Amino acid sequence: MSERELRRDLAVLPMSVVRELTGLSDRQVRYYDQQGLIEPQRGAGKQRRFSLDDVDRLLQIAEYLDAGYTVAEIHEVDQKQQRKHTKEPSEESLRHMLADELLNIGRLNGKQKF
DNA sequence: CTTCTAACA
DNA sequence: TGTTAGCA
Repeated sequence: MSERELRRDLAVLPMSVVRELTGLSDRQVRYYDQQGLIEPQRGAGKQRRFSLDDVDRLLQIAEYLDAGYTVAEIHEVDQKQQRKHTKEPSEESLRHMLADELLNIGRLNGKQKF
């Protein structure tokens, strides 16, 4: 009885599932991939294989986008996060904490887009 | 039939 | 972004 943990990092989801899970069009998902916001795994025939983490990430991206952020700005907050994230193993809730934290960064950065 | 890339009425 | 064309 081992490994009953859900591997959120395993990329096994096809575009069709991600499309329904995120509500995004495959066009958008591919575009975000092209912009380097996500790095899905590739399967036979170059077909993208997403993990649950990728889905979370996509939801995250969509949230920032309709909050008014540009792709470039999302990349910026990613970098600012990397530096704080360099240590400390991440927990489950850490992911959600990051969301609020990043939103605050944008607010303190003079972006009253909310 | 599903996904992929590239291109544009 | 949608959508369509032409391949895997």
